[in-house]
Amino acid sequence: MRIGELSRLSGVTVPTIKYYLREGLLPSGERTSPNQAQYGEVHLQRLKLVRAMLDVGKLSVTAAREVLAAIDSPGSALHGVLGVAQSAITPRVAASDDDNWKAAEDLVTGLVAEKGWHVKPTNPAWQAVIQIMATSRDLGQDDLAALLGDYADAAERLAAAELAAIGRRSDVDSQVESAVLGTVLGDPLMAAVRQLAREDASYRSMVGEA
Amino acid sequence: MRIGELSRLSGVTVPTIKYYLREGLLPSGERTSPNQAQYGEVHLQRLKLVRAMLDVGKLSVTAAREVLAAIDSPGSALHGVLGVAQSAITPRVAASDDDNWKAAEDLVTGLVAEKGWHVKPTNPAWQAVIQIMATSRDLGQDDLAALLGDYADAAERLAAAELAAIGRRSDVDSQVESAVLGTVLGDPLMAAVRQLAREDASYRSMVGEA
DNA sequence: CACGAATAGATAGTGCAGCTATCGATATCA
DNA sequence: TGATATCGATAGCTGCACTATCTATTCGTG
Repeated sequence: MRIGELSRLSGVTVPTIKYYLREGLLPSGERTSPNQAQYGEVHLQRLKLVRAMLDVGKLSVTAAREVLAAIDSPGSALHGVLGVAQSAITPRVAASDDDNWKAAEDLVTGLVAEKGWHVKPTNPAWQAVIQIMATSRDLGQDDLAALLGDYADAAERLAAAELAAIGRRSDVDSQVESAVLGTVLGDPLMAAVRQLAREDASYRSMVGEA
Repeated sequence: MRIGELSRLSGVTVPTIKYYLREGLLPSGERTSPNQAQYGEVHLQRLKLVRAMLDVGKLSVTAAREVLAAIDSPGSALHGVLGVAQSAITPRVAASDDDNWKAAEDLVTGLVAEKGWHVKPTNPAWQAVIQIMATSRDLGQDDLAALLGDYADAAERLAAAELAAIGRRSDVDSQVESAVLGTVLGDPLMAAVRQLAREDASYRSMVGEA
């Protein structure tokens, strides 16, 4: 198919598709002449994936490019791709050195030790958790600290369930794509489901109090 | 204190503080003359809260303003404020009407019914979940659908724990602030903790396979 | 009480991200 | 054969979150 049909089928405008081509989010089609190219099912799928990452996953174009590169890298072993995908979607946060930060650091280190998690110190999520705990403490709200264990339990269970689901897929390529999608779509899904659960919990407590 | 000290104590530049004043994220100080105002502890706390919402919670200025308005509204009952805060942080997503969307809609409706959740159909999180399920289906990945129940369980447990923590606070104002912070900081926290858990799970499965 | 630094409020400008518009040289198709 | 589509390049647009500058005050220290 030509770019126009790709646009129709995907709902993405032609200029935007061109933009994605320039940005390396989409491989160029097969050349049939200097200014004609053919696109196939692969391109349509990839385009949908790109839109999912940008729209639903809220990734930046740069982060999406990194994730795609990881997916496409030749010897894409599951563990490695996951690491790259996770790095790409975690915003980097600079460490601080005030007391609050140090206390938060200890808190998180303690959690990981307690859970027996095997996590490399280079994982940017580490700093992200610390930042959030330090912020909550700075705001005089140590409630989050008390809940950290609950968050960890929930995360642990989910990770296990996800990995089990991925393991049920046969070929490695499919596993990789599934894992990446779980990583990219998982966060917004959790956020949205949490809101439903919270509304219910809040409702229950209100009724219970009455 | 004057605006300069507020800036020093908070680490936010004076022009940015002025911007927040203009945008209604920060109440103006007490006038002492036409071009002088005094700020207090309240302003410092509010400023920290604003930075937390923007930096850590990734809220837009508009969303932050809505959340603050809800906090400040006179008869701010917990349930109501939570609803507003949640609405403010959930990106609106337009419904579609293709088959994928309808299937996803049924899936989510089924989940909520099964869990017995009491959720208003106006909750934007509803559409958000549907969009994600429809997207995942469109990409040929129904793994997420299989995991939806696990997400819901995790969300339910967390919501209960959070509400219990909030209930332990004495005054209503403190409860409201705690709840809002849990809502705003909870999502990024969950996302980051999930990444730690995933790295551990991924590592375990790799070692187990060896 | 003089004078340099700070402040309020207003208006305009900056930088970045993610597109969008236009153009000229081809290519396709009714 | 002429209307429409495509390619690649370059420039422009929009929204957001600031940031800079300016004027008329006011503070605060010598």
